[in-house]
Amino acid sequence: MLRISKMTDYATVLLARLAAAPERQLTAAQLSAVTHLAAPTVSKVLKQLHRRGLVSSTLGLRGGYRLARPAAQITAAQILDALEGPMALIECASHSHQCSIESTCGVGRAWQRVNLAIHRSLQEITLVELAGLGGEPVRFAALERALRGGRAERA
Amino acid sequence: MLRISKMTDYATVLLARLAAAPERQLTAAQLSAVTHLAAPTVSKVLKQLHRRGLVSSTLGLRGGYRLARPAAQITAAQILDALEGPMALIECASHSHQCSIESTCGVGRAWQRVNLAIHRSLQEITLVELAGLGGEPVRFAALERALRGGRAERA
DNA sequence: TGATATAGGACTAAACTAGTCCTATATCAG
DNA sequence: CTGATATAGGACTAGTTTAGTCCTATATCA
Repeated sequence: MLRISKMTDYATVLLARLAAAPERQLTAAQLSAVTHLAAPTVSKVLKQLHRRGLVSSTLGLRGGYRLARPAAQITAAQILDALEGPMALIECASHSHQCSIESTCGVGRAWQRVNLAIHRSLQEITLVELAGLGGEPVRFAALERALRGGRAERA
Repeated sequence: MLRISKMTDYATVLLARLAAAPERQLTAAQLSAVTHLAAPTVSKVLKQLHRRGLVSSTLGLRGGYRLARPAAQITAAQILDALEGPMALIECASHSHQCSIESTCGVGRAWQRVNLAIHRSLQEITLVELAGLGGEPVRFAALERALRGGRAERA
């Protein structure tokens, strides 16, 4: 179904909340209350986001989470990678070990190109757009540029 | 991981084989032998492809499968949809019933746009390109046009 | 010292995927 | 008419993945 996991979806929601109040530090409990997501789940996602460097945290009393950098510098691709590991449409694309029918199929390479194109476009979409903070709902132009400017593929 | 299932991958391989010999009718057993995929699995995938109208079949002795239409008229999006149902990055995007935090998250709409953009680009990639029959390995231009020309989103 | 908060990891239940197998039906050769 | 070949459809199982919870350790501050 070419889908992202719920955890990644939750991550986006939580990051959007943090992006909406960059000056504040929010606890997992506060984020849980605001988003109506279960507290343990919120904690789990935030811990993962911290591990991958998308949020910074403060321990102890008056602790909490905030974005590790401005929302404009956090991309959809980074969020996906943080929660689900490097993106790969098919297995051949993730491991470089050859698949059993590689010589006959020749399809893997094509899917890899598609994969690369999608990944590039996701790199151009920032948390600002995902959170709806950018004025326009989503700058579709970002998607266009990512692919129109993808010159590396032509080499 | 934003991945497609193995079944979809197999489907592409099988369709590529059929596309390489459009005049012939191949049996599931023949396709299994050529692709080195397990026979029951090949049958399963072909049946699904038949159900979704991507291949036509002949029953009985001297039966077999062939493409239901020219490879140029079969798109990556159609293959994905046939094997995995309508593409949806997140649940909100597939069902229109509101999610519990819709009012607060606002993220769903953004992901839907991304989803739509990807789907559009996949509609522009045909089996000809996936099968490597088009001269150039993959016409990356198709991906570009799909997004550059996606005017419906701006309305 | 105790309350609050994150860090890390173990654990379970549910859902999904991949793969196999069985039965029914259609076609054609002899 | 009969038997061999092939697809059609669906049931079934094993394995993996995902979602979600819980427990323990550690850091911070009143």
